[in-house]
Amino acid sequence: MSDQKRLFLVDAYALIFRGYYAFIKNPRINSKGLDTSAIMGFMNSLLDVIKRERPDHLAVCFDKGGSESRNEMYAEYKANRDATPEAISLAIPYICKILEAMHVPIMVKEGFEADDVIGTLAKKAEKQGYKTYMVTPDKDFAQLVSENIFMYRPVFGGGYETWGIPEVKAKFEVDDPKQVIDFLGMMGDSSDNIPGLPGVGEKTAKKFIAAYGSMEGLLANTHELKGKMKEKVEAAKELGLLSKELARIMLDVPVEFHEEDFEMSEPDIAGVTEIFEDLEFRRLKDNFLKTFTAEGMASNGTSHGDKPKAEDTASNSKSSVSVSSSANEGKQAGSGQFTLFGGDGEASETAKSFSSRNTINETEHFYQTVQPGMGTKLFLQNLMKQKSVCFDTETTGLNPITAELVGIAFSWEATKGFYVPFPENREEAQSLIETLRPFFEDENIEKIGQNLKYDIKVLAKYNVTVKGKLFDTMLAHYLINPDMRHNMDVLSETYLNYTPVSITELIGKKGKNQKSMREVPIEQQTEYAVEDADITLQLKEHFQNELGEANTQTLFDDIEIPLLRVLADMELEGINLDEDFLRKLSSELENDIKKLETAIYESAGEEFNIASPKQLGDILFDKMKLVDKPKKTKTGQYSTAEDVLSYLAKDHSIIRDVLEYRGLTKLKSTYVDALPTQVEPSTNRVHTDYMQTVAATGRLSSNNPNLQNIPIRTERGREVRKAFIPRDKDHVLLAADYSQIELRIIAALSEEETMIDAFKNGEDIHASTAAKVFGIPISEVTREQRGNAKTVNFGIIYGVSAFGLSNQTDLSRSEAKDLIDTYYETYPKLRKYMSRQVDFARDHGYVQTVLGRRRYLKDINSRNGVVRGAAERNAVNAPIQGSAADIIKIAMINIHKRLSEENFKSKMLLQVHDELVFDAYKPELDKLRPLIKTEMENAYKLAVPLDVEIGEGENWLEAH
DNA sequence: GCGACCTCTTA
DNA sequence: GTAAGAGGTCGCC
Repeated sequence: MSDQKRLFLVDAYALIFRGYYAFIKNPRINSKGLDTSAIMGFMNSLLDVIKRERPDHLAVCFDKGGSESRNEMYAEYKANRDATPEAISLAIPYICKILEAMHVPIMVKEGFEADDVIGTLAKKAEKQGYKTYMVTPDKDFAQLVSENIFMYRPVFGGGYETWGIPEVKAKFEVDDPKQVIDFLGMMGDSSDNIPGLPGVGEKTAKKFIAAYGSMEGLLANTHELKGKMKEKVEAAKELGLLSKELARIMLDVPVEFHEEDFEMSEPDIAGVTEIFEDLEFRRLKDNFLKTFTAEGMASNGTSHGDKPKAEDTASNSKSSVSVSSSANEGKQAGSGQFTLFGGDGEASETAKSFSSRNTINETEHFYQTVQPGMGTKLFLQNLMKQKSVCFDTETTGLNPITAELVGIAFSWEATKGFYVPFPENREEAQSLIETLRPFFEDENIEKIGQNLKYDIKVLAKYNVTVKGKLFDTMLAHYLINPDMRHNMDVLSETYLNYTPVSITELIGKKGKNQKSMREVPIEQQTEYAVEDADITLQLKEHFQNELGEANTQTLFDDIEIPLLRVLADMELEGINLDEDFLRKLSSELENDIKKLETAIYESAGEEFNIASPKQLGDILFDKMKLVDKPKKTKTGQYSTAEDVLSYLAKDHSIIRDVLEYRGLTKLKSTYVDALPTQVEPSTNRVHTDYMQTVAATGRLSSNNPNLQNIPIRTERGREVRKAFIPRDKDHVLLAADYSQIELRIIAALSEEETMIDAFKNGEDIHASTAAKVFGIPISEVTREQRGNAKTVNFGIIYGVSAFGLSNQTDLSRSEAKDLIDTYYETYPKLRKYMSRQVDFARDHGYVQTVLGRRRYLKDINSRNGVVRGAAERNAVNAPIQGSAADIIKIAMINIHKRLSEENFKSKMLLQVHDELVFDAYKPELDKLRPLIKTEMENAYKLAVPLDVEIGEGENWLEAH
């Protein structure tokens, strides 16, 4: 062990960005609406470094004002960086406050980048006999690595790696870390906007370094290069030298290294705690306290070695086989390393974790594999005594219709649980499930699970009905926090600070070599499956109380949970598809597409990929120059979007052909050819999967395949609907649509009598609107007037702007504005309602539907007008769209109940937001029609009557 | 092979 | 202007 002094220099912005983007899909928003992702990400990293390394000298380095010298060299330097996200700029003051309270030295030098400050300090410290660790993910720092200067680099997925000279040599294929400057200069860096040599990427740069050693070496020998590369490099010599200088980290920043300035001292525990509490960082606060408690500090005795630990991997589970899979009491991280936490025995740091979460390896647990025969009988006796049990099925795949049971995990007490493995033989499996049937069909035992719809469908295929009260943690969380994601891993990490065993550890990444759960050893199945059931059980405890707080208990009990069973039935039912019809349609489309292709190539004078917006844009606007100033997308390509092209269609036949080509290829690939591949062979039907927890407003979504976006608007697209047909000749397809449900809702909620009366009188609402807005009798309303009124009516629901309206109609911007103004004068209460929603959102941070389903709008008070505007439109739209979703959900539950209780043969098949589709048994039609109409129209009582239109036919198109 | 981007389909 | 899912291309690993 060496006594050499160690200095850690932290690259603040790089870690802040990294932390922010780590949470980008699931940003941390606290109750005040502050996005704390960047703060949390950075603090996690910093605490992690402190805990791992216990540095005695440390500083956090920030940029200020950018690099004056680099900007002088190259005006474009870092020019194409996106503006710093608001969450990051807001985070900086908090981070500085925390660092001050922690008594962590902060280094800033106006006019210099953190890179240069770190580089200069590292070199100066080296002279004073320090080993320096540059804490940063940024590979540019590799150029500074020496015998005493290292990179300490966080790796994705957790842990750190240390780059010394050998690592840098290997990574960059250089002889000396200094050559990294040449390497970066050659290949360039788009995020720093270092141009680099044209046409030179990583591969070529490595080749050049190997051959010439440096940028100068290369430029002096360009005569040895060949072809295009020679031309390009020779033409860019100056750019090359400039790029190299831009890539070079400066070592002459006017800063001094006085070691006493960098000493770690005792943090102001109370001060830091207060800030963390203010930010609502409960776990981070605990983590911080544990890191700086006397025990934590005292037990730090090691690791002043040459190199910090890097890439520690937690040892694999080593559970004992047979009955008891494991009671794993060892605290892996402590053994042989330094112990970080006090001896309370609860949490101990896992060496693998980047964010200090617990895993199965250091958590005491009792997961048992249930043995066949007697073991199962004893287990069942125990099981039947419980009031509430969490279960989780393990299967051979994700499709519940074809999936076979591999095992079922059960848990009714935290950290404990059982796993019943299933035999591969179907008959034996069926006989085992018969043994368990009394449990699943017991009305008095509550069943808990994560995404129970899946388990219910799997068991249904074994002819087992899951009865009794249900608690689905995924649905619970959807109501509690609709904007987050709801998969179990996320929930576990967020609420239990626990990272579950990843399924890919067991069966591999999806694709080529993915195994089936069946091939995983039983001991591992047990650990994985029971852990899931255990976690789900613990999550339930957590969410149970929160449901009450959010006033969403009723939505949960009366809507989402009952709906889960309805959806399971609809999905299992599937819908019949006329594959022959689609095959014919496909070949017709194929012919027409070929013809258009030929015509387009002819007009363009060359063949190209019409489906590539990039190629198409170049042909239309660069080659053919159809427009003087083509519109561009945000990535700088020419936009070839529909609205842009249709504007040009009247003047150019090629545009008309392209638009038609697009329409037809889309139709063919997305629907006509794709749908037949989604027919399930075992049922000969198409089974969509409804997602109950993805839409922020409370709507369902549909996928694999998506049956909620089957074409209807265009004549050719509509044909696809003819492929959806009844079960057999004794059935017809029946479609029931809510008419104008969203407009009725806004009329009712705003109490706008004029509009309410129009609905009550059964008027054509768009014509009625036109009559009132234009001040004419309803009989004199023209098609165009009605069309414009219709557009405004819809626009209101989405939060209109004059700009949007004029884009959608033939109206100019000012005409559109006039129309909107008159509209609001006609319906004054509508406008009041809208501002009431926005005000409510500002005060409460959320809006809600008629049933109290909330949507949180964190940007409603943003200082950024664009962002705030979007939140305001959400505030208006979410209650309307969401209330419509609530209402049809009620109707679905009630219809499903009656169909089953009254023994109908007819089945509900699909939901398309305001429409339900049924396989209607012909002899039942006379009873079915009024049943559906009544249940839908009376699902929820509004001040406006709901109206449902019903149609029937030999296919989905005819049913409309 | 994966993800970002663009385009297009629905309510 | 709201809410979704999906397919193709293209660049990146």
